[in-house]
Amino acid sequence: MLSKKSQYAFKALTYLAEKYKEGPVLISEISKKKKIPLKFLENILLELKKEGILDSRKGKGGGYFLKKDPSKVKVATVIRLINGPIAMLPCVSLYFYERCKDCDEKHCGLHDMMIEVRDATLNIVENRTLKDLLV
Amino acid sequence: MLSKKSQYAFKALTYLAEKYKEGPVLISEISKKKKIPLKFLENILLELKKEGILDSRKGKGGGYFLKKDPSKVKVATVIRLINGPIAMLPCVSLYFYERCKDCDEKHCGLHDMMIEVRDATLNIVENRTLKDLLV
DNA sequence: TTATTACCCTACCAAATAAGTAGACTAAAA
DNA sequence: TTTTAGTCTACTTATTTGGTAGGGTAATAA
Repeated sequence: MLSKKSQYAFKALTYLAEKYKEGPVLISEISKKKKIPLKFLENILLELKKEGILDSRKGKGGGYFLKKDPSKVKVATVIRLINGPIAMLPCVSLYFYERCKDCDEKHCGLHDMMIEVRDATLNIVENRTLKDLLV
Repeated sequence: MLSKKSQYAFKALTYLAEKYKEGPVLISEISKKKKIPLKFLENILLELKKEGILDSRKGKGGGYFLKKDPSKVKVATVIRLINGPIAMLPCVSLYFYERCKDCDEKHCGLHDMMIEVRDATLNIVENRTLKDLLV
């Protein structure tokens, strides 16, 4: 399951995608329009900025805006940044890999199946961007 | 991500699948062989029994055993029982559906994409059984 | 140059969930 | 009737999630 934080992130990002190239958008505006707790949203946006997805301007006329074109921001990237691993097991994760203890990956049916699940999921989320989320 | 509990459940179930039709297996044996905390495993097995996947016998010579053939126990079923929803959002879950608040499912790109992800995942886990987990 | 605006940053808190434990109870055999 | 082994209720503890508080800092414009 995606955390609420992730859902908030996607709402905020699609909002900013709609307003791409229209200048900075206030946190408070996003908060109001998308019904996301203001201070929580601040944290999320700041994180997305540090990761290079958003940029911001301070002072009057300031706010947040997408750093890249919406079609360049992959859904998979956002999930990994805010939510964490996409795979269902650490031992099959590409970006958050951890070795199984007490279990031989070479002889584990669950492992093999979870690789398939991971790839099926990646096949979708790696090939979709913020642009695709706009209806 | 699958919880540790789910991973324990799968380890225990594949162990029992290997010993299918060989009579009851002690909780303590599974605990030892699969390195699962004994009391925690008790809870898990009991849950799986209540859900109709396992059966048990008390007293000497007792233990747990699969109620059905390993090829009849779907991976999807086990995940739902022990881990919960397979979908990434409540609003696209088949068995744990919850309506999105503040969001129109008819006009939500994330929603649509998550249905695809769900179906891609289900296509795998609904068509695999404990038997497939044995290497 | 100073007031205002708006993001930046650190730290904290409460609720929920995950992970694991304790101990008494009950049923089946030997 | 003793031993064995699962059943059941109820904890405890650790981690994660979802948020809040409040001062700091940078940019803008009067």
